[in-house]
Amino acid sequence: MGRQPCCDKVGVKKGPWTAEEDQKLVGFLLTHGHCCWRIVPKLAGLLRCGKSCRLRWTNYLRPDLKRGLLSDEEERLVIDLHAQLGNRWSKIAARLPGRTDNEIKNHWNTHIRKKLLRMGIDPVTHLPLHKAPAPPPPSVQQQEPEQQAEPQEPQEQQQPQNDGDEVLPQVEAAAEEQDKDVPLIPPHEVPAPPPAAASSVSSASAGSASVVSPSCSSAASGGVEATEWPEPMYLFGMDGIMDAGWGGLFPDADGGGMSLDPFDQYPGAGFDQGDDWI
DNA sequence: AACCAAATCAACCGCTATGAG
DNA sequence: CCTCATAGCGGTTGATTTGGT
Repeated sequence: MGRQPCCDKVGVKKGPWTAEEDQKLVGFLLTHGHCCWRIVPKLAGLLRCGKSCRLRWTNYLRPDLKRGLLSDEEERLVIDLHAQLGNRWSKIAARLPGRTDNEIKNHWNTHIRKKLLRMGIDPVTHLPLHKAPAPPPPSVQQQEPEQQAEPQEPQEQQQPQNDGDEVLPQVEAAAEEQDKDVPLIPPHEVPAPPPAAASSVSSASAGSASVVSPSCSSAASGGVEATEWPEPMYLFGMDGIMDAGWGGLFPDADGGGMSLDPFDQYPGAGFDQGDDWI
């Protein structure tokens, strides 16, 4: 027998999410967290596949997401990181708090790539275009970004031209050290959010300061500052939800972001574990 | 005002890695 | 060790928006 598909394709809705669906998903995740995405839509009353829910959450609904265009500094950082890591968007996103891999990928393809081309820089190799046509190094047949980022010659060729002016030294240093598997900036070392931001958020979320993503395992969300709730959140009026338990239920005790899965901690919260759990 | 093309971005698809049984 | 379920990742698609003629 083949494996069970991630979602039964029949009766599964696709396409853009509606505000109502967003509300259901956010409401569910904020009160219960997620155990396995596969069952989230069922429990949340959504006709979506779990994968779709996860994507919607990580790319759009997560409370710690920044919205809007990348700042110049973020852009430079992306360019710099891309020079080192290649198309490993999730790794890049992990170093830009509040940004998603999808967002960065899109921004790269629509803005940065063109900008680099206009500047005469090959967005793939990060070399000047007039140099780029040079034959690839014989040892490397497939010039995969992966390979470019290999420890052998991590930065030498990229740095000089990709942005001679500002190279964000601290990021450089961090990147150099943690080239391999990029745990990079541990959550607790992520630059602390300005207090004002935190307080504004907490006021927006009914006075709870611990607005963190329930999907604590998410790479891009580790202990990241809560910036703004995406519009849908405002629309929903999350106050009730926050009051209901998110803020107080999962205290960010060690300051390092969530350390406990809500499901582990409150297995029975809100619904009968025995019934619906598959 | 209407049409068309380009740009943008949310969402989907398919593959891989990882962990549990 | 093998099989399977799940999560996560990167590439791609398609709907929508914007700008130009």
